[in-house]
Amino acid sequence: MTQPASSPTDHLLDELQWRGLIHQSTDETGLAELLASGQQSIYIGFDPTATSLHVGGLMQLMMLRRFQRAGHRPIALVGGATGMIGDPSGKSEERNLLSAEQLQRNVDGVAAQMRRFLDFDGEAGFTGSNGALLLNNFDWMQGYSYLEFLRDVGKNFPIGAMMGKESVRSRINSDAGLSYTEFSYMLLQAYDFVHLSREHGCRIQAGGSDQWGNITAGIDLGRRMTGEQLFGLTAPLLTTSDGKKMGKTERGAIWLDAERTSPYAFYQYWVHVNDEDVMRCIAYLTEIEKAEYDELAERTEQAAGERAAQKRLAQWMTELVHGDEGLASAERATKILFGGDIGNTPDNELQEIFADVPSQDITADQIEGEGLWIIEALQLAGLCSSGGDARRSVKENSISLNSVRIGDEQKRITRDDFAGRTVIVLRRGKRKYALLKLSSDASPK
RNA sequence: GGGGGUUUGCCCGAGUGGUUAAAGGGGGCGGACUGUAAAUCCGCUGGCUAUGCCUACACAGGUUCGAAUCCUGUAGCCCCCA
Repeated sequence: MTQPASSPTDHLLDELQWRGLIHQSTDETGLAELLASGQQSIYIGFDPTATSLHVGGLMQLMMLRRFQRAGHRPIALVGGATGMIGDPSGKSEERNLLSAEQLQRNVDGVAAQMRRFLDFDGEAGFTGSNGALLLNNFDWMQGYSYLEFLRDVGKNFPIGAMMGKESVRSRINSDAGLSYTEFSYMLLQAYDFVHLSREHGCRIQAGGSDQWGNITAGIDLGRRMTGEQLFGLTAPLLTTSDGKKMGKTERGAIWLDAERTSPYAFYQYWVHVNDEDVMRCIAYLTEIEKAEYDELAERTEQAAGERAAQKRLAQWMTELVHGDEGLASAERATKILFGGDIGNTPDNELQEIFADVPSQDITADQIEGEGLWIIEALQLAGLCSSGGDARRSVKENSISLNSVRIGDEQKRITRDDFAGRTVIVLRRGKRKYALLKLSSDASPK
C-alpha cells in the first residue's frame, strides 16, 4: 500500500478498492492483468427511462469517468433497444413499454448530460485515443431479425441457467409474474456485450450489483459465440443507511437536469445527506482524494455539527453537474436563505438568488386597496394546498414574509410589503420558499 | 353456478344506532432540541373569506327523531363447495 503505484491502471484499481467500488468481479487477477496490459474499453449500460438521468446513474457515470482518467476508453451504452423491453432485475413488476419516439427523446437527453462526465472527443488533455463512445444498442438490434437472433443468440442460452438467475427466480413465482418479453431481456443485454467485444474490442462490462446476472450472462455468451474471455465488475448500490435508494426524496428523484431539479435543490440534497451516509457518498461519487477523504471523515467524527463533509460533497457534486455558475448560485442562495435577513437585500439580488425558487406573478391591482389576502397568496405561491392548509400554517406560526413571521391570518399583502421592490419572499417552515413577483406589465407607481 | 366473508380518511387499521370529521399507527406538514443532520418530544393533518356551513366511512336506495354502524340492490376483493 505504501508503494507508489507505477501506472494509472494500478492507481485505478487501488482507488476503486479504497472507495469500496468493487462489489463483485470476475477473475480479479485476470482483470488486473488485462488492465495493466494496455488501454482497454469498458462499457456500462444506461436505461433511457426519462429525458434526464438522476442521481441513481451517477455511480455508473463516475465509474466510466474513473476509467477514462486512468487512460481507458469508456463506452456509454444507452439502451434504445433494451429500453423497449425493460430490465426485470430488481423490479417487482413489469414496466410499461415506452414508445419509440419517447425513447429517442430520452436517449438524446441522457446523451447530452453525459458530456459533463466523459470526454467524448479527446480534448481536455486526452489524446483522443481514449475518447468516450456513446452507442445505442437500437442501432444494431433494430435490423436483427427474430429468427436470426434465436439461431445466433438464443441457441446459446440454456434455460436452466436462465432460470437460475436471481432476477428471474424472484419474479417468476410472484404475483406480478414475468412475461416472455422481460424474460428475454437478458439475451439482449448479453448480446450487447458480445457485439461490443467484436466491434469495439470491449472486454469489460461494469454496472450496479443488480446487473451481475446480466453481465455474467454476457460473459457466458461471449465464451460460446466468440471464445473470448470477457470480464465483469459490479459496484455496490448506493443506498442510505436505512436501506433506501439514494437520490430519492418524498418529492421524487433528484435529477441532473437543471430544469427538473434546480442547482440549488441539487446542492441542498447533498447538504442534507446523513452523517452515516456522507462519507460513502464521497467515496462512491466524487474524485476527492484519499487524504482529503480521511480528513473529512475525521472532522465528521470530531465535529459533526460543522457538516464539513456534506458541504464538500454538495460543492463537488454541484460543480460537476451544474458547473461553476450553478454552484455559485446555489451557494449564494444558501447563504441568504439560511443566514441572512431578506429585509435589506436589493431587488435585483433577490431575483437572482431566488431564480431557482418557484415564483408566481401577481398584478399590481391585486395588491391595491385591500391587498392580497395571505391565505390566498400562500395557495397562489404553491406553499399551501388549500385554504385550510394555509390557515393552519399561519396559526402554526410557520409562515414568514420577507423573513418576518406572519401570525395573523387576516394579514393582507399590500404595496407596503414590497417596500419598493418587485418581489416578495414567502417562506413556510425552515426551508420552503416561494416568490411573488409583481408582473412587469403592471406599471409600478 | 351455490354458500360465507370483506370494502372505512394519503396508507394500514378500530368502530358500541346518538358530540364520529370518525380511536390507534404510518406517512406528510409545522414546532422544540441540535447541526439546514439522525434520534426524541409536542402540535396539526376533508373542503369552505369559517365561533358557522358543506361533503365524507365502495355505489344506489330504504328503515329511523337520528346510520360508518340495521335492511335491500349493484360493483370490487377473498375463501369454501360444484
